[in-house]
Amino acid sequence: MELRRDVFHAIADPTRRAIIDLIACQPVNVKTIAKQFDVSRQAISLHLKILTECNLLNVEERGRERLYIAKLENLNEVYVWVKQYRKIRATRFSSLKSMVEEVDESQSEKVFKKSKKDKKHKKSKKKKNEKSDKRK
Amino acid sequence: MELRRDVFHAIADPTRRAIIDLIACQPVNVKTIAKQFDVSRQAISLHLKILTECNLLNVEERGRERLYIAKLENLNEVYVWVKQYRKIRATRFSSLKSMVEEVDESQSEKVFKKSKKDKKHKKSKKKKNEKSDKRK
DNA sequence: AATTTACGCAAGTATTTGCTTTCAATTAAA
DNA sequence: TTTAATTGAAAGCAAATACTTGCGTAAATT
Repeated sequence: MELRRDVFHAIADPTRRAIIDLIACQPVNVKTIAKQFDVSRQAISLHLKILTECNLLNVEERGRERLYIAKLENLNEVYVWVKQYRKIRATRFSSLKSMVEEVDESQSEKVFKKSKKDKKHKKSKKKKNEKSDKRK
Repeated sequence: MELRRDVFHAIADPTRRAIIDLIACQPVNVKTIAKQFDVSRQAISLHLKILTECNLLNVEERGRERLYIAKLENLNEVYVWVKQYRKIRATRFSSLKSMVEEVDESQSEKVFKKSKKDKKHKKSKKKKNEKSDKRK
């Protein structure tokens, strides 16, 4: 396993999504955020750190406070990934005509390329000693 | 911690996303999927199980094989959540006119309600013994 | 019938996660 | 200046995660 710290990971946690929901409208400081949840301020701080590392939040130091500001552009990665499958589903149940219409907008040709540049499932790390399935 | 097994969690793992990428176009059996990755067949099986539990895949038993079939309707939950912030961002930088136009389509009024029905941050579980922040 | 294939299940392991408590640092307020 | 408030950082912990190996079962192949 390796430390995953991408946007998909960031929004996987319901608390972090709730934090995003909270900050989305206006900047909030740590204490105000923590008050909304049942966990300790430190736990929230850690979530904020993760969200910041994933570039979903910006911090603005204001005296002894820290204002967290939503910066949700990076959610685009998620949007794009999910959206392509909306297209696929849509085309599956619609006419060929609409399929052709949508094809250029959806990045459906990327579907299989993706695996290559993804950090995980690193095809070369240990040269797959016997595929672990072949009876030796 | 509690077992999280929702769509957001399901797609948080890059291997699982790659599996979805793979199955999206046509049904595939376990072995064929496992061949694409560097991890063992059993590891893939576990991912498939998780994806199935999250209702993103269907299984079709075919003799000794198991065909996994994409059933990505549940990605809608993710789509909707992410999309609302696209709207918010969009409106932040656009004119009031376009904001008014988009408002009815985006479920922006749900932004703060969400926290209520979310499984995590259970405001009532142990009645927050002193908020853990108040110096005792 | 014997073997191979496709697969799930279970046990075991290392790492990560999400959390807590304790502490120290800085800023503001009395 | 003393005290309170806002915060991060560090240490520690239980549970979850992602993975492995080993085994059993049922279906196809020989």
